[in-house]
Formats: sequence, C-alpha cells, structure tokens
Amino acid sequence: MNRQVRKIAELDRTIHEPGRLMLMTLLFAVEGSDFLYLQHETGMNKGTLSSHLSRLESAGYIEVSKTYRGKVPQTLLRLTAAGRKAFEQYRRHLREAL
Amino acid sequence: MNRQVRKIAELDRTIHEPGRLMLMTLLFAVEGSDFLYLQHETGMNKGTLSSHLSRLESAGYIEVSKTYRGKVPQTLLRLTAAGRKAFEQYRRHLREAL
DNA sequence: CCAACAGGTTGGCATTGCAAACTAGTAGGT
DNA sequence: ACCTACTAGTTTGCAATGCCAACCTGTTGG
Repeated sequence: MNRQVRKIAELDRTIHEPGRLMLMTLLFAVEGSDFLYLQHETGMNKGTLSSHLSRLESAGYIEVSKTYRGKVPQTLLRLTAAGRKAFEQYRRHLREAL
Repeated sequence: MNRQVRKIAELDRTIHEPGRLMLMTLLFAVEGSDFLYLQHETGMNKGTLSSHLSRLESAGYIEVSKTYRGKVPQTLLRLTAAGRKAFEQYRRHLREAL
C-alpha cells in the first residue's frame, strides 16, 4: 500500500464525515458556540445536528454544556484539547494525501 | 451559512468517501491501472473494491474495460475527463475549506 | 389554552465495508 | 477425461452509519 493512499485510509472518519467536518471547522475557528448558531451556519436540521454533536462528544472532541439564556434553554459547544489536536492532525494528513 | 462551511457541504460525496478517494487519487496519478493493482495499493477486499468501482463508473468518473492478459481475465480502469475534472475540483474545494 | 421555540428521539431508507458464496475460465495431476 | 485448485471478479447477507421527516418534551408568550 502506497504511502499517500495509506494516509487516506487512516483519516479519522469521525471528522471526515462532511457534517462533522463542518462542525469541527466552525468550532475550531470560533472557540465556543451554541446549537442554533451551528444549525444556522451548517444548514443541518436539528435531528442530524444533534446526533453529530453526540458523536463528537462521545469521541471526546467537544464538550457540551446545557444552560439557559435567561429562561430559554441553550446548548453550548466547544472543542476540547483532544478535538483541537485531532482536527489539526486530520488536516495535516489530508494535506499530505492530496 | 458561512462560505468556508458551504464548501464542505458541497463536497462531492462520490469522491469524498475514503475508499473512493483512494481510488481517485491512485487513478489520477497513474493514468491507467488494473483491478489487482488497485486492490493491493488500497488494501480493500475484492467485494468492496468492485462496488466502489461500479459507483465511480456509474458516476462517469472512470472507464472500465475487461480484457485478457494472455488467458487471464483483467479489468482495466482509467479516469475519464469528467473524473479528472471532478477530482481537481474536489481538491480545490477542500483546500479552500481548510 | 394554545402556538411557537429549543433541543432530542425515533423510524425509514440509502450507503459503506466485510466476509462468504458464487461464476467462469484456466492449469495441474492422475 | 475427470477432479481439484486457482485466478479475477461479482453478488449477497449483515451490522453500522448518515440523513431526513416526523413526533415528543418542556417552557414561554399571547
């Protein structure tokens, strides 16, 4: 197996999936965000967004905190250190592969 | 929806899938290949490889020709012009997004 | 009381990937 | 000639995942 191609085979699928790649890209840039902002920026429906966030959380890539903005519930998301590192590595691998 | 993120949402899923991304990358580089070479370079099993090649063929990205090497059957693959173009565009979009 | 909002859960359908079975033709041994 | 094994793929069964649409929960405002 060719070196370049091996990099592709080893890409982190949790991040590679476009839905989550959007989320990681956004969260990497902004350093903290809420559910509605992510929904608006990605164009995903709530169900899909919710399940991608759950997956990122169980991968340890994001931290989810449920709070209130006044009386309205608000879900806050931010990358963990592991998530930041995984995203940087993903980008590095992809760049090397292409 | 943010411009960078929109690029990700619009990535060509036919190419983005790692199995097929490996194939496109290989075929883009070598300009003509056979089934066994691709299997060896990608590490995929025959079934998976066969189905990805079918999908790439029906997307019009590769051309499949079945011939013989002496008496042994051989399946030859190569990118079409459309496939080459799609791959270049995919890479461009990805680069812009990251 | 009722519509609307934030967010989550569920059901249905398509796709991926593996493994195992299958096809078709070829080569080797007896 | 006959049986077996191998090569090159294709097809099928199965589990996991992705995405959408629809429904559910809890709360707020009119």
